[in-house]
Amino acid sequence: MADELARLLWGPQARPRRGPKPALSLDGIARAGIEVADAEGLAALSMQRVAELLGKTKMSLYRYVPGKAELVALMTDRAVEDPPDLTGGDWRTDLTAWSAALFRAFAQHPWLLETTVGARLMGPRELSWVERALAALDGKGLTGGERLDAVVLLTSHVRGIAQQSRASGTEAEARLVAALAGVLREHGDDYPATLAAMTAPTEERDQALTFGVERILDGLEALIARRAGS
Amino acid sequence: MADELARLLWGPQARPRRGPKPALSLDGIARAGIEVADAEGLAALSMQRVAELLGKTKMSLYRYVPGKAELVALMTDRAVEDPPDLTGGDWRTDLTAWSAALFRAFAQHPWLLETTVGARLMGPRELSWVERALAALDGKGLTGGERLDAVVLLTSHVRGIAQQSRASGTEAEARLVAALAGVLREHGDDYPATLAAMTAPTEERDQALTFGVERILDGLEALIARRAGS
DNA sequence: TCAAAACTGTGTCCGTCGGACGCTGTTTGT
DNA sequence: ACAAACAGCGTCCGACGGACACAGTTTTGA
Repeated sequence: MADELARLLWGPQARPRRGPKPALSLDGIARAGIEVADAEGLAALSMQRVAELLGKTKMSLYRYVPGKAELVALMTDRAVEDPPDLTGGDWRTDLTAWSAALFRAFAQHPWLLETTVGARLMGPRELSWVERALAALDGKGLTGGERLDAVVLLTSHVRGIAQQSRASGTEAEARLVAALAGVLREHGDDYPATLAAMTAPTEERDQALTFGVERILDGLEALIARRAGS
Repeated sequence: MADELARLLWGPQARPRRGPKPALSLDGIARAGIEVADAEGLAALSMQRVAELLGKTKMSLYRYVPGKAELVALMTDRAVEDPPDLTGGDWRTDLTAWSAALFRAFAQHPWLLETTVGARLMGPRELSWVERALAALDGKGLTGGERLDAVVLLTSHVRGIAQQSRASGTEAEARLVAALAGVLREHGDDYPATLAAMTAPTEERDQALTFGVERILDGLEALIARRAGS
């Protein structure tokens, strides 16, 4: 099971030596899946849908991929672009750029928000993102666990903001805002702080990503300084 | 649609004046759903499953709830306990306690991680969590948008840690760790920082929640101090 | 008093989904 | 030449969310 997935994500794709030449390939299947998910969302992704995009029947896909979960894992690692280079040197600018790039990745393929959740076996590309972020924190006096925690913290924030800005601009969001406004109009007395925060001028928006990144980096910098000082 | 959900979550549950007395209730249905999701996970939650727990047929549920999505929304708001009181006074201790309580909520009902994702209409209880956190940030010189961003930031972190500690201890995690170890044994040279961070002594664990909360609060404190100083 | 209105519970049916299984045909090594 | 290994496909299954119509029940108003 997990072995199978590890082989698919990390192992070599050796062509079998006997039998008919495969008409499809893992790459092609993954690309087709990405195309469907990009265009119609992850909910619309089905074996049937992917297969007909490739001009094959649904069952033929199972010759390449054990199941849908593995296909999604494959799509996920293929869809992520390579992480930015981060040759800046300053860890703050590095991690800021890293966060922005990660946000862009989520914006380009919103369904990644659903597929990169929870404990899972990461593929080469996904792991390379973690690697870059961890590397930026090297030699700052943090323990291994702290470095991992810091990267998870940054990732969670970017995920959260990407999630929040996902429905942004859609008609579904408009209906939601209207419904929330109606609720607050009626029960606003029970939620004074919420009402106050929401009726404040919208001002920024899109600043949410920067705001969180700066707070996190400020917090990390304080810790690093404390470690260096003692 | 959204109106329907708003009425279910926020509106009064007036008994219709004519017709047979309903054998079920929104509360009972939600409780049954929570029971299923707690015991077998959200994936095992089906109308059929809930109905047979109540001794009714699946279609009878649709007399109370328009669809599965609304049932899940209802379950979500019913499953969350009330937020802690936070009469402490100090905003840092308040938000620390708030984060810990939120983490406990996710630990008690792990499926909340799946249902409280993305833009959605929150129910009374869920919104009261937001209210408490926003109230703790009142009068600190932050704008409304910044207060909202700060709460989202904290929430994202707690979510991330809860997600990560979800599979903790299961046999699935053991297989995953083994698979990752195998991958790093083979490709570790390409991921030196990851290898270094992971082979470091496990030391803490369970400290991840505290670590992130402290970093975030440190970052917020720095901003607040800056605002107060100028 | 009684029938219409409003409502609940249920059985049936449909389309979609992931996936198991077995058959047919093709390529390659011996 | 023949068997092993493999690709593609058709068929079937169970589970799911949900539409719809029908029967039974309670209340309201004429």
